[in-house]
Order: sequence, then structure tokens, then C-alpha cells
Amino acid sequence: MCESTGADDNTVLEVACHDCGLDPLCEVLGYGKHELCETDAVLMRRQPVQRGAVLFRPDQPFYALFAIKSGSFKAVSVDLSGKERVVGFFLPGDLIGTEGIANHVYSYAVRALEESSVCKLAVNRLLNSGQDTEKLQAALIRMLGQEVVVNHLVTTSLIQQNAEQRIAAFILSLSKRSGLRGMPQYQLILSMSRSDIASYLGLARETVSRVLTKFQNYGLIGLRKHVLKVLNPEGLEKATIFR
Amino acid sequence: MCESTGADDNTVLEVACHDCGLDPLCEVLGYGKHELCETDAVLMRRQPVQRGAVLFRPDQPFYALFAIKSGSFKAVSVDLSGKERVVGFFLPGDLIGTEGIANHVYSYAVRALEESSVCKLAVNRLLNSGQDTEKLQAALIRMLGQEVVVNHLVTTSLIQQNAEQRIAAFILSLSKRSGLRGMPQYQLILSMSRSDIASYLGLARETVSRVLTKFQNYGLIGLRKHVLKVLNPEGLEKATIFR
DNA sequence: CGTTTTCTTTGATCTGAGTCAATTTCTAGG
DNA sequence: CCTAGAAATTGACTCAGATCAAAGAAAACG
Repeated sequence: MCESTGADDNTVLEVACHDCGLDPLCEVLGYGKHELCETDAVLMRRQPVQRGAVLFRPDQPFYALFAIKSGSFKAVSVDLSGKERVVGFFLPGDLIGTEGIANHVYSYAVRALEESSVCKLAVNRLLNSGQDTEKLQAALIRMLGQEVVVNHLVTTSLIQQNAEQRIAAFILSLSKRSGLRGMPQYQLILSMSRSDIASYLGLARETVSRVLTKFQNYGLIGLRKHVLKVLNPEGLEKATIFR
Repeated sequence: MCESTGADDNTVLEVACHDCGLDPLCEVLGYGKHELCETDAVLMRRQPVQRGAVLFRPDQPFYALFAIKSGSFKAVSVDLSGKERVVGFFLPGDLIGTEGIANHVYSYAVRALEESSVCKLAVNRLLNSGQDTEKLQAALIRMLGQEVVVNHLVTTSLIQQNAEQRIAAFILSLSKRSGLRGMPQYQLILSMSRSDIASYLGLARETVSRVLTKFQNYGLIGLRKHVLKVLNPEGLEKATIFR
């Protein structure tokens, strides 16, 4: 084994492979058992990533998919007017880079929000890997199909909602994703800044701040520094509905 | 041949197959040459659809992908609060139903906005079709990958924009899609109602109305009934940027 | 450890877009 | 062709959330 996570700090939260978005492919590849830490490996597991490090930049040729093992990332793209916008957050188990499959280049920059680790699948080496092509393709189809579903849900809900609804939905989405990946559902680390959240949700950072304190006053959440506790999930759920 | 488009009306605008989103699959299937109009066919081409007719409803089991040959459709879903929301418009060449691939059910209703025709690919019959599975899968991957790219673009842009920017971007997106599919780029038919546009963009229908007249006054577009002419594409492009 | 810089919160004000209401225009049906 | 109902436009008013401003809390760094 060559796991170099370093810290045996028990606060490091990792997804189990069977809860990860890349799992369909890893399964076909036998979890890369025979090629761990080889530089030319198709699947490289648990690569450490420093806080602030960049996985890839826009217009860089597509060469790999990433799955987050631990930590978190943000996706940033620069729009036509030159402004930076956060276009996504990624948590353990999430899949990064799927747009590159059709585009052949990445379309945004992805930056680590904290000390993290990723599994890296070198797609360009996949076809020469001697694996069963049909199974690989089937796995890719499952993953892409899932991606389409999730993206569409995000889109259609955010556009129609006001500030409170967006923020309630944002918190619940973090919470649900975390739970789905076998991690604590009601205790979240907001590793991104308020400005990042605001940019992602299309709000001013002052609004994010105000709504978060409002939610605290209502007892929906507890927030201390960057640790967010979901105290009343049903209440938050209702907050996403009423207008 | 058994093309039953009926009307030889030369105003009916159709995409050519090589401009269609379903083409990667149709190509593999040899465009269904040998099975036109068979009821158990894998690929059924140019099925006529009445104005107002429904292709599928939410929660209905996934069984087919559709590609629009002519006409237009809207996707409608009902949110948690019970309100109907337009979540997408489809033009000739667009692919409908991709979310069903992973979900196994459709997630919204799709309704024809006018007299239309579609090509229908019975996915459940695809695997038993005796075709080369590897090629079929590769085609599906290309299509899904494309879908991921397009969806993400739509999402991230709409959320950050004000009313004028959204409407300018909406018009340009219709225009570009139309041009991309080999159809007139600067003369569009707005087959959907103002309310539909408003619902899709997350605006009030009065706002859509006001902005459209503003754009007319600025000479960016010409609008008579449901025929929209893009008079100044660069101007519209700028309108998507400045805030 | 103190200093600087960045991030966050809170308050005051302003504005874009929603809502309500009244016409006007379009469409479908007889 | 006329008429009823639906869709679209236009105006007046209101309010959610942006912007501006300033103070307070954390993080970064020599």
C-alpha cells in the first residue's frame, strides 16, 4: 500500500469507495489494485491536494476525471465581462471534470478549499488499459446520466427562488449530499467563504450573511465559525417552498 | 418510404439529420432505413405530434429518447409548492428525455407548442437490436457529455443575470441553436407564450413584455406577433454583459 | 506577539423587478 | 363576421435585495 494521506488525524472525513460518484468506473477497474502509485496508472487513488491548489484551469486539454476522497473544492469561471463567478462546490464523493468528456477541454478552474485528497482517473489511458471496453462505457454512461439529472435539478430550482429559499436549499443540498456519501448529515463544514456562497447563489455577500443570522435566530441552524449544524431540517425544507 | 408529414407546406422547417442531437445514435443505427414505420422499430422517424400533445409525463417509466425534427416543445415540472414551472424549451435537433437514462423515469412533462414531428428512439429495444453495443455506447456517451456541457452553461449564466441580461441571453440562445442546426439564425418563431418565457427565466410576464418592447425601441430586435427578428446581434451580446 | 489584511456582520439607503389594476390586442368558436 | 375569452401591454405602486458605508472578528505574516 502507498496511502500517503499523512495525517492520521481522526477528524479527516473520507468517503467510502462504494459511496463515491466515480465508483462505477473504479469497480470495473478493480479499484486499481495493481497499479497504486504508478505514475502511468489509469487510476491514482488518494492523491493529496494542498489548500488553494488548482486541479485544472479553463481551456486546459481534458485528460482526467477526479473524484474527491476528502476535503472540498470550488469551481470558478470567468464570464464575458471578466468577473469571476463560483459555478459549483464539490464535496467528498463528487465527480469533477465531466464537462471535459464532450468538450475536450475543461471549462472552469477547480481549486481546493482546504487540505484535500482526490482520486484521479486518466481517461486518455483508459482505452489502452486492456479493460473490458463495454463495461467501461456502461459505467461512464451511468455516471454521465446521473450528472445530467443532478445538474438539471440545481438549475431549475435556483432560478425561481428568492434569497431565503436559495440559501435554505443550498444548506439542505450540502446536508443531503453529505449524508448520501455516508458522512455526517447535520454537521457541515462551510469551507467556502460567504462571498463564494453569494457568488454561487447569485446574491450579495451581505444578503448571505443576513439570511444566515436570520436562520440562526429562527433556530433552523447553528453556526459557529465555519461549522454549521442543521437543527431543524423540516423547517429548512419549508423555507425552500414558501414565497 | 412512409413519411407522413402530411403538409408539403414549404414553411415547415426541419433539421437535417447531420445537424441533430440524436445523430450519433442514428448513424450507428444506419438511420433505421430498414425499419421505418414498423411498430416495434428501435428508431421511428418523423412521427407527427399535434399541438398541445404530450410526449411523456413525470414519473412515467423511461422508454425512449426523442429528437425534434420540426416544431417546438416545452418541458414543464411541478415544484414542491405545487406550482407549474417551465424548465426548458426544445427546438428542432434538440434531444429530449436524457434525464430518464439514469433516473429510469421522466422528470417533467413535455408538450408540443405547435404542430411538430419527432424521431423516437426506443432505448429499451436498443440492446436487443443486434447492433454493435460498443458503438452504441460510444454514441450515447457523446450525447450525454454534450448534454452536461449545455446544461451547465445555461445554469451558471441565468442565475447571475438581471432581467435584461436573461432575456437577451435567451434570445441569443434560441438564435444560436437555430443557426447551429442549419436553420435561420436571425428570424425566429416564438412559439411559446410570454408567460412560458417568464416562467422559464424566473421573471414576471410583465417584465418580459417590458424588456421586449425596450429591446425593440433600441433597435436590437423586431417583433411582430410571434415572429422575432434579431436586428443587432452584437447589441444583444453586449446586453448580456453590462450590469 | 502585535500588526496588517481579509472576511464577516450590521445599518441605512436606493433601485430593479414583482404585484395589482386597467386597457388593448389576439385567437378561437359559433 | 362578430363575440367571448385569453394573452399581451402599459402604468402606478411596493418591496426584496443590491449597494454604500462602517465597525468588528479572524486569519496571515513578519
